[in-house]
Amino acid sequence: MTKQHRPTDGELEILRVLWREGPSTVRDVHSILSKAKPGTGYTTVLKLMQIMADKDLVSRDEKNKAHVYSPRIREDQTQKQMVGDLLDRVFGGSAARMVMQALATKKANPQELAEIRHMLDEFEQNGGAR
Amino acid sequence: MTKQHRPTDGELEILRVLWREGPSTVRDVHSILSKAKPGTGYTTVLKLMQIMADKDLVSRDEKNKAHVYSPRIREDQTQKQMVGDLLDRVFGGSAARMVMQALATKKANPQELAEIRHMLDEFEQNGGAR
DNA sequence: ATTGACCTACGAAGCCTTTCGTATTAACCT
DNA sequence: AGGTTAATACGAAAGGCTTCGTAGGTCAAT
Repeated sequence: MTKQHRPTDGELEILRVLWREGPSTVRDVHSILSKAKPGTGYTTVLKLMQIMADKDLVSRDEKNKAHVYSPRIREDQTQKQMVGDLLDRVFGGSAARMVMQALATKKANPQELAEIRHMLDEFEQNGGAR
Repeated sequence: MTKQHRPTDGELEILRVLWREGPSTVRDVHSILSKAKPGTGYTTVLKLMQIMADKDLVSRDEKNKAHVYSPRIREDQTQKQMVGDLLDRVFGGSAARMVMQALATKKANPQELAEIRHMLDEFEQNGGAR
């Protein structure tokens, strides 16, 4: 298994649609993306998705005229990968520092803070274990 | 003020050296980087740093023959920017989810967990306030 | 059958990043 | 001064990402 590259910005936008919407055609993806970013060209999205198929980021079903694309990598796995990457590249591996900046940026609401606290509890319970 | 782009991978490596070591010459930076990544070419680093000066990512003092480069953006500010960026691009803005993946990736040690918990306390004290 | 709508395939351009070779300039030493 | 060392400047190539125009195929309805 070859070590996966980070998906590019464009690829990530498409993956996010596929993760949220499930298997989709190029037209599906394009119409969603062009809502957020008007002016997005159809063939641009098409080409990108073709390339992603080449890279095995997505699979496609060619049974119908309009091919149906599905993500081949999982969202949580990708998130983990990208977070780990950022952790190394800009925080020298310090998760604490990263969390701090994340909270400073987003000023998470109390509910989110509670969620995080809850996660910490779980991590401390079984977590230290390797 | 024009909205800053994300620094590239190469630029980030250099910035990290400058943040840690303070104002440095190309030779300084090169000798440190080539320790971690043998085979790194001297002129490669030079060129990169020249480009960074063009982009105002760094400033340089040309008084001496070997120019001395200093970072022009701050580490914490860059960290905040990049974390916010990742938050939007891959976590749809959910800090809680991002923190979770960060902890899952790194299995932070108990000491770090305690630090994070402490930060949460502070955030809840003054932080929730809009 | 012809048209029109919609789809994929393909190639190419433009831009950015990284890398490196070569040329030039400056400093130092004897 | 001449030669060596070490620095910068510059150009260019290679590769990746994004964008888009154009060509060609398929299907259905007229």
